[in-house]
Amino acid sequence: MTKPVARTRIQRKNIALISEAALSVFSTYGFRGSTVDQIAKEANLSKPNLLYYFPSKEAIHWHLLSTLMETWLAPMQAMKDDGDPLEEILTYMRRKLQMSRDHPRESRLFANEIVQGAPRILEMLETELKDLVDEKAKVIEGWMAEGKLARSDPYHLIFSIWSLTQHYADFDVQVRAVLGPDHSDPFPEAEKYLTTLFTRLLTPDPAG
Amino acid sequence: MTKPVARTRIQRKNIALISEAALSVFSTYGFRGSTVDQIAKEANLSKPNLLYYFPSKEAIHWHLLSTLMETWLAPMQAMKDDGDPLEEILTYMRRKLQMSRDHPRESRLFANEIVQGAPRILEMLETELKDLVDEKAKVIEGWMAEGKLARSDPYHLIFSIWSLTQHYADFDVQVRAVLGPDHSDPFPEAEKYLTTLFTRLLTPDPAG
DNA sequence: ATTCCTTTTGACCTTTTGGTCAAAGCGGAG
DNA sequence: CTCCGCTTTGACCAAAAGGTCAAAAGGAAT
Repeated sequence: MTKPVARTRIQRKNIALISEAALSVFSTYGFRGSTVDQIAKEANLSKPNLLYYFPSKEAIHWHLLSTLMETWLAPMQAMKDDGDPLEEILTYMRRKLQMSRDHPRESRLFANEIVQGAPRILEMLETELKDLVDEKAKVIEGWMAEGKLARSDPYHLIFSIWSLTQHYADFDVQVRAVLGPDHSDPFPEAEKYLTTLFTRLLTPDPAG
Repeated sequence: MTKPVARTRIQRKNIALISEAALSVFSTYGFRGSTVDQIAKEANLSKPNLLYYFPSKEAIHWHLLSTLMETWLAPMQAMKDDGDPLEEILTYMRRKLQMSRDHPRESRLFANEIVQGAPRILEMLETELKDLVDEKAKVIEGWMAEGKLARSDPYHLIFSIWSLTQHYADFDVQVRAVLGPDHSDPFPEAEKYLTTLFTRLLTPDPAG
């Protein structure tokens, strides 16, 4: 559980190395499926050396989850209640999709944790995440009440943005298997498709 | 890799018991995170007894994945190219959502496997799954060409149905954490939301 | 160059894990 | 009731895994 506070240059370097290696390993094998030896090897450190910086495997995992939660929530926090509602939501969606492309390991780290019941971050989901979603759902509800967006359930709207964008990181191997080996990068098409989807869903009926 | 062919009544009973237990355990902890002891305990069998029916942990996992793949693909196979296009797609979506509600462990079993790179079923994805999706994508493309559905990328349309429906099984704990403890069953709302979403996405523009 | 603190490591310990095996228990066909 | 093949299990094994420790190596300020 202890987050080491980096003091020296060497500490900063090695904690960064370990975090990087642990992100790769945990995101690929999940917590229980990953081993300290594996992480140490990936970081080019000996196991006791790694355990000099973090007291346990659990501590490394916790360090990653809590550090990366901020990054993960940033795009939603950036959603402002002024500005064009549809554009705000499309921008949020595009940022999340960008994160799936640029940070797939982070996405899979959380996916592994949540699929397995989120034993280590349930509390964070029930507080930090819930509070933020509650806040943004209210904003979206306001937009719908003003007729600036077509009506639909704001919570499920947010779930759908998560689900659709993270799918391209978490299920990347399936997406690529289905599209076939000759297919180009799926992300540009995905962005186009999702833009269409949310535009059609949210554009208010001019008649109503 | 061996699939035991059940001969006696006792074999049928115990293989069913083991499959049931293994589904629970593997879907919660992933392959590497699950132990044979855990599965045996869950099935109320001794470990050697369990290994009398399956030669290895890998074999149990493979048995589940290959058995359940059929179940998993059935709703997509049921999509017929006659009948109303929008209704066909909505029905497919609803069946998938139903499976997320009624068979969340199966969904998580596949989610675990795919998030972790699908090492054991990649080939199935590249053949069985890809062929089926190619076929259905053609059907959807036909509908769009005839003007019976608004245009959008048929492959990503299928991905979005998977992603949106499976989200309610795979990320169930997150959905419930965000909605809060007093919230009722999220599935009815989800069905309503997803019906709206796909209807707005796919209903052809009467002007065009 | 000496000192003192930080960093690194080889050797080791305990527990967990996947899997084996020989022997005991059981059940139904004759 | 008595086989004989099917089923079950306690005891065991080797490898892997998380973690410890004392001692060696390194580095920077004096």
